[in-house]
Amino acid sequence: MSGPSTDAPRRGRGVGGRPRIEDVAAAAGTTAITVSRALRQPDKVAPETRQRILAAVEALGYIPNLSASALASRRSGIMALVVPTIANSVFAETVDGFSEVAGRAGFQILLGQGTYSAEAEHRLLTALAGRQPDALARIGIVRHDETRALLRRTRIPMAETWDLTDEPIDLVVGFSNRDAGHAMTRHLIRRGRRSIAYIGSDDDRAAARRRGYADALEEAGLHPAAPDIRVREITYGAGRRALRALLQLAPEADAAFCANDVLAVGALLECRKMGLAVPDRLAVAGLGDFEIAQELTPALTTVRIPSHRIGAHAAELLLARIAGETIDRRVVDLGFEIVERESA
Amino acid sequence: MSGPSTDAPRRGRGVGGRPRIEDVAAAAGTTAITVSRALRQPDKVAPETRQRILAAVEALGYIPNLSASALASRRSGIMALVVPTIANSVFAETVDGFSEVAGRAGFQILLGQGTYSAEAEHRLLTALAGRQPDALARIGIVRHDETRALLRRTRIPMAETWDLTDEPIDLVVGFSNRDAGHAMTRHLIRRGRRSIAYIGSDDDRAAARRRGYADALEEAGLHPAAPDIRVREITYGAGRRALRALLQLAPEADAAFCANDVLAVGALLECRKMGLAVPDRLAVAGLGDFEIAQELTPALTTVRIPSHRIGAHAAELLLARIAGETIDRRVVDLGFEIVERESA
DNA sequence: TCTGCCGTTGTTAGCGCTGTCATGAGCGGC
DNA sequence: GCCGCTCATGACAGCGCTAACAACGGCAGA
Repeated sequence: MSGPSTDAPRRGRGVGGRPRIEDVAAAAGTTAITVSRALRQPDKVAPETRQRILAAVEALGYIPNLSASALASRRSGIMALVVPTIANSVFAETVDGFSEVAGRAGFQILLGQGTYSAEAEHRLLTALAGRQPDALARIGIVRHDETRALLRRTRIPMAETWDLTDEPIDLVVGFSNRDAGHAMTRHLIRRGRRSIAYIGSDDDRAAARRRGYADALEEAGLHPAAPDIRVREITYGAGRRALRALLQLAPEADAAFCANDVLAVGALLECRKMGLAVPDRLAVAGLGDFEIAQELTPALTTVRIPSHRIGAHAAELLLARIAGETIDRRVVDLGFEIVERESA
Repeated sequence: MSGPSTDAPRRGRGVGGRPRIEDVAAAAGTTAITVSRALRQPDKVAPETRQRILAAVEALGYIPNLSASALASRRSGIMALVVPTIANSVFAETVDGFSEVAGRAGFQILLGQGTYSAEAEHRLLTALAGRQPDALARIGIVRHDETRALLRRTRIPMAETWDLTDEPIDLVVGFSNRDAGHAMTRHLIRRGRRSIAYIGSDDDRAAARRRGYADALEEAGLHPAAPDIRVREITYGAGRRALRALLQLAPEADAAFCANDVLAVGALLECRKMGLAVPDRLAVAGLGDFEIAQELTPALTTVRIPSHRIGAHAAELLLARIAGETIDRRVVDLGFEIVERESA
C-alpha cells in the first residue's frame, strides 16, 4: 500500500489536520506542558528551550486551541458584550472603548446583539454564558428578573452600563439618564422656554430621560407643549418627521427636547428646510453629543455622554475583578455635561 | 465531621460550582449522552425523557459548557468578524447584517478590531483562529502575504468583504471601489464639471476609489483640480477642514469627490457655512449613502453601497460553506449605484 | 560530604462534552 | 417462533490543553 497509513493512532497531526501542542513538543524535543509554559509563562522556561519551541511553533504553524485551553484552565480569555444594536452608532463608541481596553489585556470580545425581547435576551445571555466568558458587559440594565437571577448565579463578573441602578447585578457604569433629561430641560427653561416638547424613542434610556424632562417641567410649573412625540427608530428621518408632527400638534411650541442627538439633528435639518429660525423661533436640544452636533449650523446644544469612557471603564473594572481585586464602588456614575451651543 | 466532604471525587457540581451535564443526567435519571442529545437533537430522544431532562436543566440552572462542546465536537458555533474599527459607523451596517444572519443560524460572533498594522492583524487573526471559529469574515482584503498563507492553512471558511479581488483567500463579497470612484467621477464630468478635486482618507478602499477617480479624469483628458486632499480620520470635522484646504489650494475647483459620505457631509456643511453655493459654484459628491446624505439640504449625491447586504451575504455564503455546500462563485460583486441628488 | 533549595522539566489526571459503536427492547412479516 | 429492523439509550474513549504535583540536577551553605 502506498500513501500514509490510516490506522496509526497518531500521525503527528490532530483530527482537523492541525498540529497540536504535542506535535510542537515532539518537534522541539520536549513535552506538551513545557510548550504550554513557553507560550504562556515564557520566563518559566529556559531561554534555549524556549527558542527551540518557538522555532517549532513557527515551523508547524501551530495555533493553540483555545477551547481546550479554556476547558483545562477554566479561563476563556473572552469578555462578552451585549448591545441593543450595533447599526446605530450610538453605542459604537462604547463598544470601541470596551474592546480597546479588553483587547489590550489580551481578551477577545464575544458580541451579542439584541435586547429587545426579554425572552430573546435570556436565550442570548445563556448562550454567551455557556462560552464561560471571564466577564460580561451589557449596554443598559437587564430588566428581566429571571435573567438577572441567572446571571447572578453564574458569578461571572458583570457590568451593566449606560444607566445607573442601586442594585446592579454586579457592577454598573453609566450616568443618570433621568438627571440628564432633567438638566437639559432645566437649561431650556432657564433660557426662557415655556412650551417645551419631548421627542424620543421607546427604550428604557429614553423613558428615563423623559422622566427627567417631565419632572423639570413640573418643578417649574410648566406643562408639556404637546403629547410626547414617539419615534420607532432612531434615524435622522424620524427626527424630521417628528418635528413636523410636533409643529402640527403644537405650533406654539418654543423648544423641542430630543432624547437623542440623531433625532435632534433630524429635527434641526427639518427646521432649516422649513425656514424655521433656530433657536429664535424654536430651540432644539439633543442628548449624546455626537460629532455632527458641533458641525451643524446652528451647532446643536446637547448633553455630552462619556460613551467611550463608559466602555473603557467598564472593561477596566471587569479586568480588576477578574484579577481578584476588590472593587470598592459597584456603582460608578461617570456623569454628563450640558454642552451649550447655538440651537438652544 | 460536619460540612460537605471534600474528598469525594464528585460532589454533584463542577469545579466552578456550576452543574455539569452529568449532574443534569443524574437528576433526570439518565446519562450524559442522552442529555446532550436532548438539547442538541431533541427528536432523537423520547418525549418523556426529554421532558424530565428539560425539567432538570431548569431546576439546576444548567448552562452547557460550549468550550467543552467545541472541543469534543470540533464545531465551535462561533463566527469571527474582523473590522478596521467599529467606532466609525461605516461598517456598523455590515456588522449588523452579518450578525443578524449568523445569529439566526445559532452562531455567536467573535469580534476583532483593528487591521492597521500587518503585525497586529496577524496576531489578532491568529488569536481568533485559535478559537476554532467555524468561519471567519473580514472587512477589507487581507494584504499581508504571511497572514493570507496562515489563513489558507487553517482551512477555516473565510470571507473578505467590501472590496473585490481575483484571488480571495477563500471567498470575497463586495464591490469594486475603483469602479465606484470611476463612476462617480464620470458622473461629475458628464454634469459638466472640469476641475474636480479628490478628498479621501488613507486606507486601501479609499486608494482604490482614488484610482477610479484618476482613471476617469485621464479618460476625459482632465487633470485633478488640486493635489489630493488627504485626511487622517474620517470625521465631519475632517471633511470641513479638507474643504477649506481645497479652496485654498484650488479656488477655481468646481467639484469635490469625497471618498466617503462622512467627509462629503462635512464638506457640504462647510460650504453652507461659507455661503458657497452647492452645486452651482461647487459640486460635492460622496460615497456610501449614509442616512444623513438624503436628509441634508442640498441632499448629497453619492454612491450607494449595499453595506448591510455585504455582511448578510457573506454570512450566508459562510453558512453554506459550513454546511458543506459547494460555492459556485467565490467572488461575489454586489455592485453599487450612483444616487443622484442635489449636491452634484 | 551532606542537606536543602531553586530552577527546570516531566508525569498524571482530569476539564466537560460528544462521536462512535454497542446494547436492548419492541414490533411486523414470514 | 424467529429474524431483522427501528428506536431509544448507554458505555467508552478521547477532543487538546493545563493544574498540581513529582522528579531531578546543580549549587550554596553547614
